[in-house]
Amino acid sequence: MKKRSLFKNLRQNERELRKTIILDAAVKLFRDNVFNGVGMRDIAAEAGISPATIYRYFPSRDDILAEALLQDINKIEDRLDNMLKNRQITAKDLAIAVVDYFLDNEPTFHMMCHFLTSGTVTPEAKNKFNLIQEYFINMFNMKIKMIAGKNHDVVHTHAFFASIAGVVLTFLHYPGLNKQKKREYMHRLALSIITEGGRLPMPD
Amino acid sequence: MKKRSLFKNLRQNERELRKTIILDAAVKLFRDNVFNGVGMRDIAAEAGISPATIYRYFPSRDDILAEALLQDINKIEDRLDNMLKNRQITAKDLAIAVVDYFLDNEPTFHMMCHFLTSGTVTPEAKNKFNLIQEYFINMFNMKIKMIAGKNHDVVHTHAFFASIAGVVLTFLHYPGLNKQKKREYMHRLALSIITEGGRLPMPD
DNA sequence: TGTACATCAGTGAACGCGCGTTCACTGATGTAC
DNA sequence: TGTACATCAGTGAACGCGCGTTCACTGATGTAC
Repeated sequence: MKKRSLFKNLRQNERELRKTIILDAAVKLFRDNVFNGVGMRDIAAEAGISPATIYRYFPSRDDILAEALLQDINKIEDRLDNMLKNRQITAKDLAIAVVDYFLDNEPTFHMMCHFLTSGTVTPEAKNKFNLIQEYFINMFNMKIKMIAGKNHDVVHTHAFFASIAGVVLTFLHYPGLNKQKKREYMHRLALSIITEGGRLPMPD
Repeated sequence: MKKRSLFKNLRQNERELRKTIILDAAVKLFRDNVFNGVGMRDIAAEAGISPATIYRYFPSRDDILAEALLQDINKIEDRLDNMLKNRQITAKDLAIAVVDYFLDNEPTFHMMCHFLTSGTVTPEAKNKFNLIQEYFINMFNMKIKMIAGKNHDVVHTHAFFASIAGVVLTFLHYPGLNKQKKREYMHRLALSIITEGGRLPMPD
């Protein structure tokens, strides 16, 4: 009885490991290519297996995307943790860090947009993404609370994140600016938003 | 000589009219369906012609998308003009109007995202979109200047628009809220951003 | 007034390709008795 | 120690379908002489 379950566990562990190998291959490809251009055959080749094998571990391509996104979010979390641990940081630093993360990991940003605008995502993958989004917002909110205090309202975390995402969305491919200029301009916009809002007259 | 050019003009006008018919059909379909689901065959059927005919008037599907987007922008412009003509409006009104426009015309928003995140758009269509984007920003900036004064910096128009786009992007499919709640929440976020920025402590 | 030619709208059918996914199958390993 | 069976990883090839786009062609209308 005991022995059997032990074997089962080992087998289960191996299974998880294999799943990880596939996911790592996918993550690597997503890091270096436009994510729309990465297909199941590419992932299979990178992992050294047949395309059909992937489906023994993942129900769909979208599911892999969601898992890859989750890994990215963990990376963001690490980055934020380091920032918070090592020094006193401000909301400005946070905003710039998020902008930079998206610029350094464009495919992550595109994947996020893919799920956010969805429409052609399987319901299962969509659910998975929703959980991931929730997890991310919670995580991000915690970090912000460490700066802004316990009373910080999650609404402002939403506003904070959404406006930064909008800046990246709008100016990622803005014509006439090179990469560096774009980055600087996005920083400027992000800072402008969080420090001054729209800076329009507010008679109301 | 004169006569010939007259004939040519007439023919040219007819050509423009036919082009309009196709575009109108496309716009109609984009209004009622997810834009990814609208194919050339659908547009052709709606316009009462063959798919091949479309290519006598438009070089590619993306080109039609871009033109459709331009029509939408004209509609936004009309809406804004009406608001500005009829009464004293504030930046808040403007923000809410933009959010509402996107929510009432989801496909427009998706098309915009399609071009903004692009990657698989033909260079010609991408150029066209860039011009359209520029046109839109200029137009929007003019309207904002009517509220905020001549000295208003275009940077703040960028920030204003980008943050609203981000709010819509992030919460368009947010789970657990019905359409009306989502709309209200986006209003709240948009207002929060333009009036308070991120409302985080700013020690710097 | 007629004839040869140019121009252009329009079309049905097919091309081409990408690509997610499934099928029918092999082979290795563990299990029951 | 052997045999029949179950379980599961893995696979090459094909399925299926969507869909943008092109081809080879017809037919109507205008033009030149």
